[in-house]
Amino acid sequence: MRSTKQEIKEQFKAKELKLTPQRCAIYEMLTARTDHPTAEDIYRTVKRAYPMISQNTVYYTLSALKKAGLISEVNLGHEHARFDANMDRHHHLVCVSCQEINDVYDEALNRLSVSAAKERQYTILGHRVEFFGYCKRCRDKGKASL
Amino acid sequence: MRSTKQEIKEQFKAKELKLTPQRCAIYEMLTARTDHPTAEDIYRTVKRAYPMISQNTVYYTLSALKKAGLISEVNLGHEHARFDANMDRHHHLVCVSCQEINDVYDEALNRLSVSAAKERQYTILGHRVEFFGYCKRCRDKGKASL
DNA sequence: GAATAAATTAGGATTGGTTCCTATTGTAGT
DNA sequence: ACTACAATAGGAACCAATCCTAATTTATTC
Repeated sequence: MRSTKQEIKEQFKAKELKLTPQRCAIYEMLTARTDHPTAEDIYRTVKRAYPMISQNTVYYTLSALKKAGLISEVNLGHEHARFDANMDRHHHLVCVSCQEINDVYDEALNRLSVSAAKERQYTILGHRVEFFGYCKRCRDKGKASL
Repeated sequence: MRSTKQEIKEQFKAKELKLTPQRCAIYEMLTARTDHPTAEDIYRTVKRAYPMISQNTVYYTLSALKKAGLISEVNLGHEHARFDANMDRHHHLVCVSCQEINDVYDEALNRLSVSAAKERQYTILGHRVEFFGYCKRCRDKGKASL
């Protein structure tokens, strides 16, 4: 669900982030996608609208947005870090073949806990669940090649 | 639980891995630790016994051991990949401050499933659960500095 | 226990994502 | 408009991981 310019302006204001065209473009693009792009993907996409933008700006902006809690960095064993503007509580389902990421919403998964013993050793802040397997496309492709 | 030289020899034989002193040292060291070292950690440690060993050998060996299913690569948002010779089913608990990794054994966590809808789209192979929080040491340190 | 074929190793070169540095530009508040 | 300060562009630097090659070493066969 893509954020509007006005929504972005308000969110940035609330987080005391200066509003620049580059930032706006990066965040707007991230809110419009659900595929968890890499920094490089983001750079290439935003470059179409802002040809002079530098990779540095992309990295700096992603870092600022992350610190502000507007986006999250996702690390699921992919080669490069991926970014997600969906801050609703969710988990992930990753294709081990094409690396596609699918979001998983499930209240039961949000309520997991570790053993009492571990709870005493750690102050638990949260948890993540990552399912992995073959997406429909890759599964079918596999069958075809047998 | 450190593997003995004899055990390693048998395991390598079973997996059709050639047994070399460097490999043996790398795998033996990994089985003796539970802290999920990085490739660099492994390199520095094994270098003490084999000063001429190259980083390349470490990476090549880790890759071979991983392919053979004797170790696993763990990616929990740390800066670098980490390696684990503990192939028993388990999950992880990570300190967000010092990055320490703690193993979690819990049958209930092994039985999670995604929704029926997702099951139709994906062929699920497995899942991982990662808890994060502050370990006892970092929690106490935090209190001290307040 | 040598000979052979194939895999492993060491070392150096290379890659490529990410970070660092700095002058310039742009933003928000006064 | 003016000011203080943060963001940007561009390039240089960094460094874990990969690639390349020749020399060794391993496991197997005779």
